[in-house]
Amino acid sequence: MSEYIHVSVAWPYANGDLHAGHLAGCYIPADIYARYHRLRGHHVLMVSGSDAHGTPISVEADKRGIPAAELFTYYHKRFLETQQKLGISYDLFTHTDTENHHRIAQDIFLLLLERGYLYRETQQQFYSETEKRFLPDRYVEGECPICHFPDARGDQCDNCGNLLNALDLINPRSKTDGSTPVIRETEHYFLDLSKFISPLETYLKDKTYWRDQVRNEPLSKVKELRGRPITRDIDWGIPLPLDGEDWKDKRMYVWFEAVMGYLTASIEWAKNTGQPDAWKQWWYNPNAKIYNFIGKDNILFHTIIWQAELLGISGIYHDDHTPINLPYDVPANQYLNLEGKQFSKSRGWYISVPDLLERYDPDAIRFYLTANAPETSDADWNWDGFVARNNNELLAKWGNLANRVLKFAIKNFDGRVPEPGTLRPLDEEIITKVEAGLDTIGRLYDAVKLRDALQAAIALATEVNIYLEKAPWFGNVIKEDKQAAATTIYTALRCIDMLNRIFAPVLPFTAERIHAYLGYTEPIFGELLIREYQESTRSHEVLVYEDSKAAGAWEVSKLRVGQQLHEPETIIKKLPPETAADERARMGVK
RNA sequence: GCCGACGUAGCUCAACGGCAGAGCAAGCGAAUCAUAAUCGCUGGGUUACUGGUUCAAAUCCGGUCGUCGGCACCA
Repeated sequence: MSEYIHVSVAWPYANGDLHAGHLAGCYIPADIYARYHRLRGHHVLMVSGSDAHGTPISVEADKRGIPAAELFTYYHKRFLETQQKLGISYDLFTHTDTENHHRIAQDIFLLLLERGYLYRETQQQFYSETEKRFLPDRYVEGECPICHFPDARGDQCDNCGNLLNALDLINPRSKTDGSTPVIRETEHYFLDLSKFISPLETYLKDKTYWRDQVRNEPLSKVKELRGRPITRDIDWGIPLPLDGEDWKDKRMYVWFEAVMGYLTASIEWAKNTGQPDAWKQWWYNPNAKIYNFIGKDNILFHTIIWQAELLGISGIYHDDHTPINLPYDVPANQYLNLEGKQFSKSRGWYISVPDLLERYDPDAIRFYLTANAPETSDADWNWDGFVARNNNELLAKWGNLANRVLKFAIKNFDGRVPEPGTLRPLDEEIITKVEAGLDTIGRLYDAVKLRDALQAAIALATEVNIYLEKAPWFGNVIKEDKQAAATTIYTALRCIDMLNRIFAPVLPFTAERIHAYLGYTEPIFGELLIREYQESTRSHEVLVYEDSKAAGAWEVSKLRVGQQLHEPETIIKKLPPETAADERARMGVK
């Protein structure tokens, strides 16, 4: 039965390049999950996009002296190119500064208002009289009220590490021009989360299959929920759909609108592909499953706040009383460290993905980050590990297996899949084992145990290597009993064909090549394209997955006797031993 | 500061009340189809430290040390 699987991936802030931590946290796992389900023949809708708004973007833009929109456009484009190269197979990777996202976010705001989930409250905020604007906390500096460090930021003191209330700073000053801000009252809208406590508790208690860390955190917070402001006095963001001078200069708070992207991007995808109601197959179909792939810093937003918003807007753009779907699972990953220390952009301790892609194949990166994924606890990227995994596992166990059998077959059987004799017990045994792997490893993928799935796939490749130790083929056999060798090679090729499908979600580029070497003419997967879509006043570039030619399936090998094979190019590149030392030197480590 | 998670073989990780496991690395051996890639065997752990509960603790409880996250204008 064909299932509807929605793969929603955290929206990256477009204020800097993606780094290896982002990939390990959500982009690679989400892609593996989507590709696996596509092979299974399920209806997959995978969406994400650049987060255009938010203080981090304004801060970075101010630092560079450019408008926020310009900074955002630059990094959005880089996200498209980087993820295309990595093969993150989004049906749509868009952004939050589209007319579509703005309009739906405003509709959602109005619907929540109409249903009584929003209220207004006055807050005290720093205001700069010289700049004539309210200052976000991190734009205010002053003396720390706790340790008396003179240059504490309004949100946190860099000296003592305490989180601060900006209004407590001693001698506050604006970071931009040094002027002294004044305290002013300002009115904002709040989302009344307390109204959702009971349904959220019911929802969370039901999710016994979630990862422990993901479920426990919201369960411990859900009872204390209260209102949270959803508007700010800033100029970069989505305007409020309200009349009146009071609201003209305010924008939606980024946390409130960014998560809506999962829904708005689904709707945009439907529109772009000429089937405007198709998104409802994932959002209003009770049997559809929505998976949110995120990093652990995002857990509360994707287990409580987004759910509250969805509960509040149930029925939007839909006529009957079917409730809108809440996420089925939120397989959040923990963090990836770098050589034992936390990634830190400001200290230069990070690996940017565009940089990584200049020197390494996407599948080498995908393999390492999956074999070593932070699924249950924080994991570590270290260069020795990267080289070792690539050379000793990916290349030695899998790449070499495909290579040795293909080369032997081409040399000795006229470049074609040989006709086997009657299969012997050991041939039957290995084929049965690999076929069973489709099922058992499939279940691991399905349960989002991707690290375990990959480990099991490697173990299965080793089984085929063991088979090749026992079965007759090389040496005297090929000279004296070609029929026996043909049976072995035929069997091994079938196993490789299936293993290739099993590895394909993790290693899409390698899989595509091996698939072609095995003589298949149609690709396993579709391809990623950058497209431009025009709305009424502006256009935007997106990444889309075009799969009309994709023919790969999660199935028993259909290799035909006589099928034309092709001489393999280097399947996996061996990384030279100095790689790790070179990379550490590059990072400034002795 | 408050709340939470984690600390297991050289490395990366599993076991989550019942004899502490895997992969890689290391040592030895076999094989030669293959990118010197494969296969077999072997060695390797007072489960951070410390009290306690239990017939039995890596696992449950308390404390100490260390790492990390959340604490609502930094998702």
